[in-house]
Amino acid sequence: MSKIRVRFAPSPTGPLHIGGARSALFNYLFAKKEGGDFIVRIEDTDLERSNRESEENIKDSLRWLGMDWNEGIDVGGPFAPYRQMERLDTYKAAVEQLFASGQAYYCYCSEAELEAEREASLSQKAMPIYSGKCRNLTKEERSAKEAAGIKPVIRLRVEGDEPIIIDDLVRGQVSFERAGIGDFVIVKSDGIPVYNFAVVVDDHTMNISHVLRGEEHLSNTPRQVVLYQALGWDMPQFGHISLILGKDKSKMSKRHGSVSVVNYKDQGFLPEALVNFLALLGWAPEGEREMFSLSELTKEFSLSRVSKSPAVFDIEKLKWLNGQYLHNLPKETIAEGIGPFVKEANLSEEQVLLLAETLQKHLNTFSEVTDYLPLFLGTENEPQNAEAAAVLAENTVPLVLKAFAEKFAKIEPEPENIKTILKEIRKENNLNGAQVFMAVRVALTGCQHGPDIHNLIALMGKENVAVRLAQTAKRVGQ
RNA sequence: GGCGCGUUGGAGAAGUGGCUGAACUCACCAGCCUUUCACGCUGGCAUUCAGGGGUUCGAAUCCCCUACGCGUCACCA
Repeated sequence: MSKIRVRFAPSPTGPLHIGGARSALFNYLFAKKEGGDFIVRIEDTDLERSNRESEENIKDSLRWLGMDWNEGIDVGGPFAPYRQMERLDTYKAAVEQLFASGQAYYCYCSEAELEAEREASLSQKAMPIYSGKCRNLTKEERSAKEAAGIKPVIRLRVEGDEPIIIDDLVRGQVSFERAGIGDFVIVKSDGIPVYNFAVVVDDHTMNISHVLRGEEHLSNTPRQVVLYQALGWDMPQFGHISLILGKDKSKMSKRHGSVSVVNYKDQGFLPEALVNFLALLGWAPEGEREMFSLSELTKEFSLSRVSKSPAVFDIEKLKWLNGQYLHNLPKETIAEGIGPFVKEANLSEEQVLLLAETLQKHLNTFSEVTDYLPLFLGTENEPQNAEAAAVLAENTVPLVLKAFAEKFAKIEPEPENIKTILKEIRKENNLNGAQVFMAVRVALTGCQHGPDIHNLIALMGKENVAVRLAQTAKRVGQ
């Protein structure tokens, strides 16, 4: 059996989408698992929408996620070039072959004509299929059209009525009626091949063995099968991965929020977590474990455990997963990660480090750090709710706060020192932990829940603590 | 509308004829740990697999019908 060769073939019409990243990942994992090659090819035949920035973004995103490719753009390879617009000659050869065997023909129909035909069949509740009007034009008719300056498209002659059966790796046997396809366009009037044609030629000439892609391509597949048959080529194996859905169960798109990989990067997600999460979208590991590094996934992955039903993108789960990875990072790395989000606050390096340590177990993403900033920046400390207000109403509170203010004035505001004075207050007044800690916590932050209070106080600094204490004193009417 | 695919708890999702009297995870609730908070740990959480029929000794798992959801029908990929 020949070598496994798979490819990820995005069109550079925007930043790498979550769905694209998942397709790329499954291809990557399959290739690595089977000892095959992973190829990245760019499908840029849509001149209107393709652009280089998108291509750069796609490459960056793939690399950020940790997927490298054996062949393709940037790295080159034996089947270069890997950009469709640079492979026009290859398509031309295939078109010639199709003309030679009488399976392709020029079509001069105008868009308006086609549109009218389409509407007519639609109104009769039939499938819009090209009529085949230009199938048998004579030489004279053709030269007349050419003389009139009409640029033709090239269509494939699709005849017969045997059903088209696809043995899909994930969906099993799927069959389509040949009559439902019609003579479709393979080369546009500007001479550029259409997607369905270019993929077939590329996949064949690049020896692609397995085509793993999103389910939205399933209904394209019969056209490609017909093309393989017309060209007399062996087909790769197809596998259509179910779609990724948003919360409302429709295909994930912009209106579901962030859809491109860079968005997640910018929000402070870790590539390890995103890869792990993406792998779980439509694929399930064998055991109960669900945290896997990319290289572990490479060993665990198997096409037989890819599911047919669509996967819903659950952002909460992603956050949780990201948190799992985040919690295990050294505090220096966390400090680096939260850096961009605390820039405004002008914290010193030590403060950022202390903040990182303090929030480590609280953060699910780096960007969440901003939620915690008001706890020690600014002076907002009004009790958050009735329960918090009730804490301040305890009769031991004035005593605790007074003692705290006095002792705090005499120390350097460092976590260890703060720990010491709080312990002293507890002992000297014979109070329990909650009485001291809750009083101080609510008095200073207005919240009953939150990160380690010693660190928080240290981050506030002397002046801020004094202000907050005074505000609370005023509020409770002392 | 045609064609195609899917439908398991509040959410994600295992499970393709008996070991599932439906894993695991998120969320939620209870308890433990913790001098506070959090992390962590333990337990609880679908008499049931969209609905209806059928096949079978036995069905979430196979077949049929209905409903619903989604995808796709371009000189876009």
